[in-house]
Amino acid sequence: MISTANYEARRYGLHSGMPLRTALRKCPGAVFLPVDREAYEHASRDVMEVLRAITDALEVWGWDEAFVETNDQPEVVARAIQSAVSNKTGLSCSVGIGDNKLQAKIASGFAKPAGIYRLTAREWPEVMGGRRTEELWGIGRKSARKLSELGIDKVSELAAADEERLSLSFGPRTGPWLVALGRGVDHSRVSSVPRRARSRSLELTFDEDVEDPHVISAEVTRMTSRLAEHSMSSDRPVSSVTVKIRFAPFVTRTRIRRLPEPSIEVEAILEAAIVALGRFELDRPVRLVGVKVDFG
DNA sequence: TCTGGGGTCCTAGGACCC
DNA sequence: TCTGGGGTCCTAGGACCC
Repeated sequence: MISTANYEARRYGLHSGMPLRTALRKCPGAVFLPVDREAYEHASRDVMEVLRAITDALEVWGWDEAFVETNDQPEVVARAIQSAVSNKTGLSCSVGIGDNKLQAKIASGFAKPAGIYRLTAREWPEVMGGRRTEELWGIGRKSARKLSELGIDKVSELAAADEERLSLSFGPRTGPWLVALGRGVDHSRVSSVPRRARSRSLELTFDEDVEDPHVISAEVTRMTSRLAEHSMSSDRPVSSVTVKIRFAPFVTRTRIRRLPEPSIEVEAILEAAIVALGRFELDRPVRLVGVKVDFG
């Protein structure tokens, strides 16, 4: 599948998540490049270093995004960021400006490619009010559809929605959070403290569906061993192991096994994985296996 | 559109305990 | 035993993001 596509390719309707076959059909002239993880990590490090040097607080958000906090004129800082990044790495970037991370994140989408866009509380109602809820960061297709069934299609309608009513449909935390999204409210702070991963996982889609349970258990063992190695070398005790199986018609199931106590020992982690795997009925063709460890 | 891989957070139900 | 109410832990799944 496509991980990402440049703007030229996007003009042909190509986008991330699209099967390569479909992409080739839509754009036979497209150039397909393999993923070059090391190159991206290297470039990412360079960019983050530049940002760290010229801003007060930096929160890295994946390979190619970061939040920064500043007390200076935001547009001035934004231009400084763009030229510094360009000088040091030759890469361009877009900068979104907001009173909070939610606004800035959405603004950065409007700033693409390579621009600067400001979206604060003042601009919010006019810029966002008439847009579909799906354009908010955190609302995807499913939630947009569910909201639509409640008569909420636009951001302005979500902003005016009743929290209690949404809580009945979405749950006690998600309901109020959705209304806040509609209003452009986000109280989370930009944090320079690197986040410790809560889990780590590996998964593999087989080239062909697998019927032999031995192949599956061998794969689970291999993945779990690798994850256990990481647990040991990073000294992060594992509290539970989740085994994931996707059967041929894309039906995905998970089984989780908590360890008696958090452990970095390969044997204990493997045993949990084997117990979890044992709770599956492997009587159908399997397309994918995955293993996830949660850290205690 | 026949659907990768790696993460995060939330929800809901059942078990168990007082 | 046809039963209250509250809390915690565990499990399974869903939605979303890059």
